[in-house]
Parts: sequence; structure tokens; C-alpha cells
Amino acid sequence: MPELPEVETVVRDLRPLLVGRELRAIRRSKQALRVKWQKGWEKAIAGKRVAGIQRRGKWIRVDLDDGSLLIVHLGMTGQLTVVAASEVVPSHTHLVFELDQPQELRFRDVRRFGSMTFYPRAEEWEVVLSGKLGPEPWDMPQEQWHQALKGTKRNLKAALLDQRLIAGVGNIYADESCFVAGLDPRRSGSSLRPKERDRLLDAILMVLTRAIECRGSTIRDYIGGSGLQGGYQGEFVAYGRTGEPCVKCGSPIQCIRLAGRSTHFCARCQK
DNA sequence: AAGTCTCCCTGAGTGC
DNA sequence: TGCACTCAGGGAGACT
Repeated sequence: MPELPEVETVVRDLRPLLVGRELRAIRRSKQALRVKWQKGWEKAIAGKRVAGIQRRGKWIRVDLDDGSLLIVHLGMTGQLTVVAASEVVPSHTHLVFELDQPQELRFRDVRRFGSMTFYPRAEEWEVVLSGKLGPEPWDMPQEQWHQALKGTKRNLKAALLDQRLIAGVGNIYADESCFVAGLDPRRSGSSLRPKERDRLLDAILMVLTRAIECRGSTIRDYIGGSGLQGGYQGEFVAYGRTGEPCVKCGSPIQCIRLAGRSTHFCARCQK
């Protein structure tokens, strides 16, 4: 399940493989992704070179050399890779861009929660994005963070999953961050004291930084841009550890549902 | 208007 | 062995 660290890893992997390369013919599966592929996009993309690739939240932005954009979201099971054209095309591969060497940029997505969209002008995308994405965790102004939590009655889990509040945190890293901060994910945002709000942001930054160092977490389907798996799943202290002893106090990790998501925490350590 | 719920999708896992 | 069922979850949009 790609969240910020996984998407960052994909982008870092792809950058040396993709920047400067020409996108040639495009092949598509018949199955629709979450955003329908428009006729005309193929013609607009073919022959363009990749000028850059970057991550924003869980979104991947591929800049083409004429100022247009390819915007990718990996959803739950999306994989974006550059591989030799001779490699077997796995099932559920929905988009294939032939590159100017015998390689291909491939988008595979088993559950099809992901999307790939084309924007002729970058400004259009920036307008769309500005309405649904808060600051990157490392760029979060302290005052904005405090105000955002103070101003919501939602529980911490729901607040952390809200991309407008902070960009890039998903179910795994929300649980891990609450554990590291020692905060109960059921607490309402407005109930946090200033020091607790600071502790939570510190925990988020620490967890995400470490997860990126590990190339993200591979649960089932996630792979990086060059096909390698992540390693942070070996360092989970909360997520997926239902019934296992808390690494701090030994009492069993609980699993409840919050904000419609499975939520893992230690009822003794997280207050 | 903020907050909550439902839906989309497939494969793995479980129980009978 | 086979079938029915549940679960995983990001984001859009509907609903309260």
C-alpha cells in the first residue's frame, strides 16, 4: 500500500531511469483505471521527453519537455517501473510506454484503485492539487499544524489520514506515528496539548524518514521503480502486530476500526 | 460545514 | 476440492 515513503522510493528509483528519455508508442489494456484514459492523450504524449519526476504527497508528477504532465497515483496496488522491453509483461499491466531504448515504462495495478492522467498544462494540475493536498510533512509550518489539530474534533487517526491536513500519511504510517508519539489514535485532535501536537509531528517526521531509508514497506504488492521491495515492514511497532507484545511494555497490540480503517495501537503506552 | 459512510476492485485467506 | 464469504484501503462523492 504505497504511502509517502513508498512513492518517494518509486520516484527516486525512476529518476535516473526516466529523465531525458523519450516516450514513444503507448500500449493500453482494455480495463479502465479509476480515471478513464482519454483519446488524444496518446498523441499528445508520444515523442515527448521526460524533463523531470517528483513526488507530492502520494502523487507522482512526471514533467514532459513541452510543459505537459503525466500524473500518477498508485492507489493500493499500483506499480510504476522501468524494465527491459524483453521482460514478460505481468498480468494487470494497464499502460506501457515504449522508451527510446529497448526499455519500457510500465504501470501495473491489480486492484485498479490507481490512476494515470495527462495534463496539457502544469497549472491545471496545480489548481486541482491545491484543493486537496496540505503541506509536505517536512514543510509543515508549526502554526498551521497546531491550528489544524486544535480545530478538528475528529480523532487523530482520521486527521492524519486527511490529505488536506498533511500530505502523504496513510494507514500504516498513521499507526506507527501515533505509537512513536505515545498518543491514543482515538483522541480528538482538539484534545491534544501543545507539547503533544509537537510530539506527533516529530514522530511523523521520524517514522517517514526512517521508512524512506528502508525503501518503504512491502506488505503484498508494493515494489519500487526498479522492482525492488521495501524493508520497513520489519520495523513495524504497531501496524499489523495485532495480539503481539508491545515493544515497550509487552501488553498485546490492539486492533480496532477508526475512520473506516484497521488501527493498531498499545492501549497501555498510548494515552 | 464538518464529519461520516459507501463504493470501487481483486486476490489471499478462512470456514464449512 | 469447491464454494461463499471476508478483508485489505485511497480517494471521490453522497449523505447526515
